[in-house]
Amino acid sequence: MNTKTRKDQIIKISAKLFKEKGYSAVTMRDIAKALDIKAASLYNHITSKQDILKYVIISLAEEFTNAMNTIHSSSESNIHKLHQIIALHVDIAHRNPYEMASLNNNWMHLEKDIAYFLELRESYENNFRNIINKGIASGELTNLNSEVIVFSILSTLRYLYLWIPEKDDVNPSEISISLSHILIQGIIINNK
Amino acid sequence: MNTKTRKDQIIKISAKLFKEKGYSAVTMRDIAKALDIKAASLYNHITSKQDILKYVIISLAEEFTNAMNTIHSSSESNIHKLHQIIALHVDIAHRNPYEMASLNNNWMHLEKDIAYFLELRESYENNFRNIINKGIASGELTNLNSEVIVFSILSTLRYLYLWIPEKDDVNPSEISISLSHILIQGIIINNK
DNA sequence: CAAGTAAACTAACGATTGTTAGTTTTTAAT
DNA sequence: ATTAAAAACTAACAATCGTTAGTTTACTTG
Repeated sequence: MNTKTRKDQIIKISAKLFKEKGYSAVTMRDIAKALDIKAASLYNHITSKQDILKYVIISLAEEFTNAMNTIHSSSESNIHKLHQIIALHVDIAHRNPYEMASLNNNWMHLEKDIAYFLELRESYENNFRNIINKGIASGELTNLNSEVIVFSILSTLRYLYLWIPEKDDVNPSEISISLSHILIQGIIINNK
Repeated sequence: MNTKTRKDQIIKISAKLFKEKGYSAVTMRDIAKALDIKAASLYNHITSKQDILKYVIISLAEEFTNAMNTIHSSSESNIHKLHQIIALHVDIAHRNPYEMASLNNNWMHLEKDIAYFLELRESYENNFRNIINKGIASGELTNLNSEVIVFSILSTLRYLYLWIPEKDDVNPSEISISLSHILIQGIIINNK
């Protein structure tokens, strides 16, 4: 079984270029040149530029939404679920730094598939919001503005890809532990 | 004194379009149509598309860097400086949500001015890193991975613009207080 | 009212865009 | 060795891009 088809290579190198310059600024000739072929040859493997973006984004979005569903429906504490969500983001960002860029910044160019993407994102956010609200209600979390909590944590998690790949010596689970401490317990010294 | 010149209008509407679709996907004809004029007429006020992006980004970047210099060189505690930085970001994001998008996502298209922009950003980040490190050294902050702290907080602050404008009834100083609590003291209930 | 300037317009340019058609080369199976 | 399929190629297309040139309209100042 060959897991590295030409199509996979095209999607991978495209994601990298999309991260550097954005979807619209990357031309089919740019993608072809990165693979040392001509632009027209790309069409033996993919049907359009849009098609490439769809492959880059949708599979990642589905992975997030599915994992979040599993975490959300478990019987663990809400704090434990938060730890799991943080570990999920660290893991995915570490494995897919280029694809994360398109997920965050290029989804508006999905056109035909944009509605499905937004469904996935909304489902994900609703589950996250629900965990925070239940954590507050149960007394696990402080009673602060929950919308602010949701987007504060989500911003950090979504943009992990911007600095995680820069340090490739780094251990994902180490980052995950530091990040959990910072996001949940805070950074201030607690004198007793 | 007229503070709303045609050039200002072009820059403002361009920033809004850049946020929605990204710099490369916005055409001069898009910008012109949003102002109900023809594309060629834009060139009576600006010299190029690049020129518009420069005006959108550089003035904001300078505002951040200057404010950070003032905060960094004050004699307040490092915790207090953190509060000031958070308030700074909330204020700027609330007043310039569209421009913030280009600052974060379109700076790579600056070309001629990119080196200057990166200088400003590096200066800003170094001052921020310095405040965190001194806070740890002085015992104000917990001795966690300081790089993780820096980018965790910066991610939240940089992407404030993504959700702040959606709730226009909101009070910036309220957000600032909630956010300070979340980013510095954490979200967990502290039993004694 | 006259004159000058600011700001709009029409028309078009050369370059680049995503994509298609048709052809040749490479690879793999019998 | 033959053959069929996969994957590359050349050439070109219609559309759109940022921008320029030259002209007309609208406003302001005397």
